[in-house]
Amino acid sequence: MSDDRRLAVLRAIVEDYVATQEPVGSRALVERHQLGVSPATIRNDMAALEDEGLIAQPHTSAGRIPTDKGYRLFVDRLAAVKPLTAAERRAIQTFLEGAVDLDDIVSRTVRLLAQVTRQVAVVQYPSLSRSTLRHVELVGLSPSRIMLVVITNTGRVEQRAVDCPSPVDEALLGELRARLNMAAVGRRLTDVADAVDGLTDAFAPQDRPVVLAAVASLVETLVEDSEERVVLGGTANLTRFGQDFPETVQPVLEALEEQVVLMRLLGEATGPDQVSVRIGHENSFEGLSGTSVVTIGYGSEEDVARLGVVGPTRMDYPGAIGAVRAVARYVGRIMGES
Amino acid sequence: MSDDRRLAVLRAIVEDYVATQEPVGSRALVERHQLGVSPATIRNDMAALEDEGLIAQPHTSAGRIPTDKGYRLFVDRLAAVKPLTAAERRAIQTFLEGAVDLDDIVSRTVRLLAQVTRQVAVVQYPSLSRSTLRHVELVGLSPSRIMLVVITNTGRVEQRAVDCPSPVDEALLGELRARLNMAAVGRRLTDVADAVDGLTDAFAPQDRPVVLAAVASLVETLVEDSEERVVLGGTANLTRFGQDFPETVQPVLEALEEQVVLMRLLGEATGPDQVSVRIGHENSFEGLSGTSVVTIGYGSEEDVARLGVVGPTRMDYPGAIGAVRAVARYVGRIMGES
DNA sequence: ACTTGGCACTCAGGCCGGAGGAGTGCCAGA
DNA sequence: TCTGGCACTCCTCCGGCCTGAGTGCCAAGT
Repeated sequence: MSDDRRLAVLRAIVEDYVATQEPVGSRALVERHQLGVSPATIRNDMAALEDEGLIAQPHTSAGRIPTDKGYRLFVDRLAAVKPLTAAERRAIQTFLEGAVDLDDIVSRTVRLLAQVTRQVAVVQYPSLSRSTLRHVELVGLSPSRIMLVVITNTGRVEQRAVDCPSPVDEALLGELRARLNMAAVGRRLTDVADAVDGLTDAFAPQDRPVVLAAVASLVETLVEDSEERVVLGGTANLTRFGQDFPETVQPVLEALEEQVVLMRLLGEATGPDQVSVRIGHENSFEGLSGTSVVTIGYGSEEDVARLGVVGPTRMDYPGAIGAVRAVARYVGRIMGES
Repeated sequence: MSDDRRLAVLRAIVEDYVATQEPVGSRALVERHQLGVSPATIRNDMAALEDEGLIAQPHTSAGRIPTDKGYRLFVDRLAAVKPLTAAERRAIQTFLEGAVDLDDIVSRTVRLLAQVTRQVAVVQYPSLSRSTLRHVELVGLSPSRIMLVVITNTGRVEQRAVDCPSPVDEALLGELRARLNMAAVGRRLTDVADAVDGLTDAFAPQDRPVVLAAVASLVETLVEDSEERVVLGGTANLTRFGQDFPETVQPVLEALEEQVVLMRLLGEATGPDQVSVRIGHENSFEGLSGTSVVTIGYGSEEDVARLGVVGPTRMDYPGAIGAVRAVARYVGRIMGES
């Protein structure tokens, strides 16, 4: 029995099922694909595929649908990436070029991805590991509370409020600001911690707790905030899931509202430029067992963040992979420029 | 015929329908409320209410459901605001107090509102009209592109990229930064435009286009960004809408993804501390004809932004109004402190 | 050793038709 | 003005029937 044909049958089943959302039978298969054999032959192949756990039937006398394992095989060995049309490329490019700042780039990207793939899109803010510190600003909010603002050379801005152990007057604030900037400006973010390390010694003993608090907060901001934010869009596309309702959509919406879950979805990274596809139960997160996640790293060199789409396991993988890859490339380029 | 009783009947209908999501009949009404009359009497009242367009029946021989007009009358004249429980108040307070910066306050608020009301929550960033300018920072991104960062005394940060008509070197950037800060720091944001008006004259003629671009962008940022951002949460609650699916949820999700629509939803403001309720078709936006929006202004004095919830017209208005009001009060207090 | 047509079998889904029940409107009497 | 009674409407549920798609298997053909 030809192994090639069995795989061709699997591919055909996946394609048809994705297109129609309905279980596909042997008759329909031979009609819509040039397989050159009769339905009966296909049935034998299907039985074999079912034995291997690649397809399943919802009930006797129904057609077959792919299992997670079937999709996995399809993605790994059968799917050719579907390149975008010229029109789509142009749309992406012009749409992204209009962005005015980082927030804008990210929010445009997420809308773009959602629109092109007609799925839920997820974009992570790029990490700041390779950028350098441009300026640190301190703002007194109340006697014992200050706001710390960090500006990087890439134009990224992070802010954080700091509770001080004792009141802070304007003079101390000014000195602290000056010394912090002197010590840290121009450094790479990862090096700032070392650069400001001995800074406390320059201050009067009674001021040191405040200085320590501020410095600690600064370091924390740089380290911890660097990977935190994730933006989400296109949730309306979830409604295309089909007839089965709250059971499917509710847990997905809930999961997507949890930053932690989103981070995990994106987090399990492979190399940049390497599309990662996690299918159904591979997602480890209960409630997303009916959804697949297609992600890729973007950005220049080590400054890598991730973006991707989330959709039902019955998604158009070649299309999604192509779109995700293309968008990542363009976004990387735009970010490199700005 | 007692007008009072007719209104009591309307109130009972609204309450029962909201609780059960099912058309309510005369028999059920007298059983669940102490109306002191027989079902037949109620039927007469119902007929009258129907004539006035306050209730309707989905089909003959079904119970009645309130119309938009019925809900309107209910919230205007029949609903007592439902205060939160002590536990809820405490939860709100402790949850909000943990916030570290503005972004954090807003995102916590949106989650809080969504959780308490079990609806979709919407929170607008506070406007910056009354705050003063703390610092302006300029960062060169590329030869002819600079990033403008504005920091206010309230710790708010806005950023924007500016395309310059000609290349900008570090020296010019430094001078511009110094002069901008000298002229504008400490001013109220609304006054900054005047303060930096004549600034161009101090520069060499060939630099003036750049200066103009930067100044214009600064002014624009302050004016325009001040009301732009809206954050959204709790969309998973949409799935509780019930059986009728894509027809209801899809357009709502789509509408909520449009910043413009969100702004309009919040925008049609009344005074602060004044809860505004828009019911069904009052929303003017097609696709939200089955949803109601409950909003309120929050924040101190004129520095007002809005927050609220979006849900089906059959929502618990007293509860939603109470929750929205309470959250607004706490958030206003927290923001006042920080 | 595959492939193919034929055939019996299974089963979800659509289509009645009737029974049940909730709810209404109206009327006559208190 | 309220109330009980009564006839009527119409949605909803349920069971049975039929149809059609799809399968599995077998025996025959290449």
